[in-house]
Formats: sequence, C-alpha cells, structure tokens
Amino acid sequence: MNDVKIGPKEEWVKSGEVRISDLAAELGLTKGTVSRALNGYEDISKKTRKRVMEAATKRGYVPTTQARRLAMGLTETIGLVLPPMPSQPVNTFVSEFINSVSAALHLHGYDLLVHSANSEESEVEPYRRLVQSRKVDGFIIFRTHEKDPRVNYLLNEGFPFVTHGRTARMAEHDWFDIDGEKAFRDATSHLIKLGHQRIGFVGGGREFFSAQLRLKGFRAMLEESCLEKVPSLEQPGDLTGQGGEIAAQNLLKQTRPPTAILCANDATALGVMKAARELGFNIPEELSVIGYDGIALGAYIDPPLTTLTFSIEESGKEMVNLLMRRLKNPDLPVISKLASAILKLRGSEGPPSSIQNKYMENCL
Amino acid sequence: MNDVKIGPKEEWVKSGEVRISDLAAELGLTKGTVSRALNGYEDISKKTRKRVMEAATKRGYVPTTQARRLAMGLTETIGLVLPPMPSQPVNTFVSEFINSVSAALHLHGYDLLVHSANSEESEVEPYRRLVQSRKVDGFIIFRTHEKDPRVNYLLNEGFPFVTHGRTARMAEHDWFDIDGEKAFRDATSHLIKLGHQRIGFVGGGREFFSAQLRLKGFRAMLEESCLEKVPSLEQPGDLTGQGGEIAAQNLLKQTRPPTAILCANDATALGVMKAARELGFNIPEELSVIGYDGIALGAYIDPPLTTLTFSIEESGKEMVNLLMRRLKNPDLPVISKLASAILKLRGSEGPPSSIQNKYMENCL
DNA sequence: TCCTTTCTCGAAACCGGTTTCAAAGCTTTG
DNA sequence: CAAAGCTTTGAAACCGGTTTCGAGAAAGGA
Repeated sequence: MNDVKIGPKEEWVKSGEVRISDLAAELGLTKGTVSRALNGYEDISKKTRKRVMEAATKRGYVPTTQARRLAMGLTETIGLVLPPMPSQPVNTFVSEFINSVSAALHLHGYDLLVHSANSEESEVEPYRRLVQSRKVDGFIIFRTHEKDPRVNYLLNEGFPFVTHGRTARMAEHDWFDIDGEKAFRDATSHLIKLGHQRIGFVGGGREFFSAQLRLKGFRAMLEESCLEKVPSLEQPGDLTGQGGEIAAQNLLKQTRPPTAILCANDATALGVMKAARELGFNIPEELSVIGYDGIALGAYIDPPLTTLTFSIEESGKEMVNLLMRRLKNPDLPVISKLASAILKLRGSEGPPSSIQNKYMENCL
Repeated sequence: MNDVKIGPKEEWVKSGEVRISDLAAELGLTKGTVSRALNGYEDISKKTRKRVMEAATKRGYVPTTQARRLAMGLTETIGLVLPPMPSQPVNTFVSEFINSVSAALHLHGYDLLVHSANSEESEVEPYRRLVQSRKVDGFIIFRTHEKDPRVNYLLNEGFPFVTHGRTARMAEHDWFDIDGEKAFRDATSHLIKLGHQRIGFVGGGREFFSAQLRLKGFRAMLEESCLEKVPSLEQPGDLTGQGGEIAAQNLLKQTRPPTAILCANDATALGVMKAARELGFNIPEELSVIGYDGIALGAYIDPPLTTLTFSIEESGKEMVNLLMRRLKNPDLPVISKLASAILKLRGSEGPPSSIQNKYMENCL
C-alpha cells in the first residue's frame, strides 16, 4: 500500500490512501470512535486516544476534506470573484489582495476559491452559481458600486460576505474600506499648501462608490480652502492609463490649464503623465501629479509618482477577520472598519511655477 | 420553504434549499431515479425525464457540489499556489494568469483553489497538504526552477500537474512555456542590427530555469554574431526593480559601459532605467533598454519600454487544456507546448550614439 | 397464449467522514 | 451486595449525492 523509495539523498514516502475505516479496522475500533479520538472529544480514554493518534501519524492518515465538509455541512471555502480583466489590466492590487486574503483564510482553515467573471453575463451570476451549488460559505467582494447588485443579491439571500468598499446599503453588511475621502482631502490640501490654485481631478469609473468618495474629498478640501470649484477641472476617468491620457488632454488644452492633477489611481496618473509630457508640460515644475494605490512601479518612473498608499495585506487580513466573525455568528450586529491611506511623497509634485496668490491659511 | 419577496421593481426568489430527496418525494420517485434522469442516463423514459427536469427547474434544484464530488471521487478543483509575494511587487502577470486559468477551468466545470505560500516553510509543503487532504485533482505550477522540488514531489506521487516553464525533468511532465531563449535571441539580434556591440544582460534569479534559458539565448546570438562574450556584462538580477538598479550600476560604472541592456523582466528594466537616469545616461540615445513581460504600464513611462510580450490568456488556456487532458487519461504520453514572445518596440531602444563598427552580416 | 427481450424504475450500497444514542464495563455509594 | 453513576465504546443514522443490480411491466416473437 505504501510506496517507499529511498534515493541516495532523499526519502520519499508516498502519502498512503488511508481511510478512516482502514485505521479503525487496524485498531479494532469503529469509525466513530476513531473520528472522535482524532477530533478531541472528551469521552475517549487517554489510552485509546494515544493509540489512535499514533496509528494515524504512522500511517499518514489525513481526513478527506470533501467527506468531512459534507458531514459537517459546510464548505470551509470563501469565494472571490474577479472582475472582468480588460477593465483592469494594470492591477497589481488584485494579486496582492488575493495573496493576503488567501493567507489569512488559511489561518482559519479556510480555502479560497477564485472565480473569474464573464463580462457577457450579469455581475451577480457567478455569485448565484456559487451560492446555489453550495461551493462557498461566504464571499469577499471588492470594488463595490454604490448600488451594488451583488450586495443586493447576497443580502436578500442572507448569505455571508464582506466588502472592500462601501455601498448604499453599508449599514446592512460588514465592510472594510480605505478612507478615500480623507486621502483626497489630504492630497488636495498638500497641493494647496504648495501654492496650487487650479487643481484638476481625474476620477475613476462613476460606477465605483470609492470614486465618488474621492471626488467628494477633493471638493470638500477645495471648498474648505475657499477655492472655486471649476467643473471643467473635474474629468471622468476609467482607472486605466488610456483614460488618464484622454482626461489629461481635456485638462491641459484648456486656456487656463490646472497646475496640478489628482488622479483616482496610479494607472490613471501614468496616463496623465504621458499626455502631459507629450503636450510639453514638465513634471513637477509645470504640472504636479498625484496618484492613488501606491503601486511599486511608481517609484521607478521619472519623476517617481507621488501617491496615496495603504496596506493591502492589512486589508485582506481585516476583511477575513470580519468574515470569520460573521460566519461564526450570523446574527451579530454589522461592523465595519475604515483604514487610512497615507500620502507617499515621491517627487511628481511640487510648487507651481508661478504662485499666483499666496496660500491663505484662513480663507474666511 | 421558498421565500419570495416582491418589491416595487425587483423580484427576488430565494434559492430554496431543495435536496434531491425532496424532489424525489415530490415526484414519487427515488433519489437514484431522479439523479439518473438529471444526468442523462438512457434508462429513463422520456416522460419521466421531462417530469423530473421540469420539477427541478421549477423548484430551483441545484445539486450540492460537495456531495456529488464525494460520491464521484473527485474534487473538480485545481490548485494554484502563489509564490511568496515580496519577491514580485510589480507583477501584473499573476492576476492576469489567475484570471485566465480560472476562466478556462470554468469551461470544464472545474474550480480554482488559490493557496498562498508561506515563506517560512518548504516550498512543497502547501502542495503536500493539498494532496493529502484531497482538496484538488491537479496543480498549475508556474515559475519553475531547474531542479524543482514541487515537480519532484508531484511526480513521485503520480499526481497530475502542468507547469508554466520547463524543468530538468521536463520529459516526465506536461509543460507550457514561452520560448525565452528565442525571445532573447531576437532581442539581442535586434540590438546588434541597430549597431550595438557591447550589450549588457541582467538576469533573473538563478533559481528560475527560464532565466537560464534567456541568458542562453543572449549568449547564443552574441556568438552567432561573432561578438565577444564579456563576463562583466552579464549581471545577476532578482526580477525586481531594485535588483535592476544594482545591476545597472555595476554595468554602467565600468570603464567601457554597455550601450544596451537586456533585462530578464520589465521590473528589472524599470530599475535599470532609473539607475541609468541617475547616472546621467539618456535613454535611448546613450543606452538602450529592453525588458521582458510586456506589462501594460511599460507603455506609459518615458521612454516607453520596449519589451518582449506574450499572451497570458493563451498561456492559461493552454495549460488548462494540457491538464484536463491529463486528468481524463493519466497514462497519455507527456506533451508540451512552446509559445513565442514577440518583441514589442516602444521606444526605449535605438542605435548607439557612436557606432564603432558597422554590423557585419556575415561574421565568418 | 406463452416465452423472451427490452424499458423503466426501485432498492440498496457506496463515497468518507461526523454525531447521536444506547449499551457495556467499572467504579461508587447506600 | 445491589443500585446508581461514570466512563468508554459500538452501532447506526446522517450529510446529499451517484451507481450497480435486479425486479416488474410492457413489448415483441413464436
């Protein structure tokens, strides 16, 4: 049964196909007794438990996951559905996020099932399938919309999940988010203190709630600093480099172009920088650019991209904690956690070439 | 049992907890009969089959995956173990790869289990755990080493897997790879034709087989073009931007620095470009740089990074095909597939500022 | 009309575990 | 010394499907 091969330097022991019934037969016990001994039930004598444990390790017995899960009525698996890729080609966030979520789940004995979304079908379809076939016990959702059909579906099903990002129904579900509003207030404030008066903004897709919050933070800080809100300085984007290019052209070809541009993410910022170069703007002397995401690549470009960064590892860990709590007790009140991004100055921003007005500490 | 809620605009039907036994009871049949009807067995009358099918759709019956898999003795799940992250901060490859693999698997009814590796334990440990607990039917392995312990382990176990990348034992397992040797021959040839005579090379980690093949291609083309092989122009790297920086410093501070540098991947190339800028080299006028990976962001930097690119989607699809074939029939002969990378000229390379010797078409 | 063949479907075993319940063996207690 | 109480284990049901096997009914042939 066991296949043992001893090489010159290595010793391989093929993992036997030992079932619990084999163990039981070998020990002259029943499956049930062996199972309880292995799972630490109190009603097993120390002697028997020891005998069972030793036999188990000796024979290399590992319970078959599928069977255990079926018997216990849970999957110990969490689902993560990737958004269609074309829309997010440049993202290192996703792989880091998957990594941290997976690692955190593993500590709880859970597995991560990664599913890809098909752009031709409805956004909730993958979730529906996973729920109905009972492949997962819960979901990790990221990149939320304000009115998120996935959230609506799962809330209606009463199915556990945690979101990375807020939604219109955030009072009804656990969520983790980065305080994008504050992040953009900070970034805007930093630019204003440098002397910028005309600041452009390139948003993310309108469908993402986070994009709205970032815009909100930007506007709030403008208002707080008594800077005029100029609609033409707010451009839509799509979180891609190409979107950034287009938006930057719209901004920089204006008669009075901004002296700084705030971008909803780093990919957008790279597009903005490219367009700016092509239009003859020097960065940061004639144009400051700030991104959001803290992608490592940003440190290697010229000039290095100043960005708002946060810990993806922490995000994953926190979300898993929230989800595990929910799985243990579905009736607990909803909780949430807001983490903050920090402004990482790397060099793509600076004072404007000509400071029109001095920054007014108190605009009132 | 069914929870139906009709809102003003939406109609939600909660997926019932219908079991096959419920269906059977409702129809006055046995579980077995219902199961066979649903699975297209021939020994079920058309009438009964129709009755079963209709009841199933009406009640929204979806078989419980765990139970089906246990009964059928397979997991319909493929494992993918992520390498420890810190080593690959700039990589969009992983998320794209996961996406394409997941999508391809889905077409075959398989799920993707993504597991993170713990850098503190042996590289094979995650695989061992997944095999022993029978959580997966096979593996997708990427970033292979020449002597790969994962491959050794799985081959010894006789457990199905496909690698992205070759190994010393490639004759014993299915694999898919990009022809990095040819890619680097092509890139080297391109530089030589531009007039470069001193070409630097920054490798990937020695532990990766692919890195060796790329170096091999580079050397082969040098030799073919009768260019002297200068050991000091071959620098080790680690596939990170930082590694690229260090390597570039080593190359460019030499008395006779190279006029072009070939990098094992794009992250390295970015590091090289950064170091080159800091040392006052203009790219591409005074130094040509070529990367490998085709990351999308490379198009947005200045100058845009010339790189060797390949289809990650194709990689995922092909690997899944190989693996599915293997799962269907474990005894089939080993097969492999080699795809080629193409040189994507974007602007970070050009002729050297002073062409010392004219390129000799035929050096013999 | 009777026997054989072909269609259908029920019964039961099985996948590999977990968990409940009751019985048996031992130890206390009155 | 018998009744009561623990401790420990066996037996069996269960999770929710799939698959084998055989029986009964319907259809075809002699």
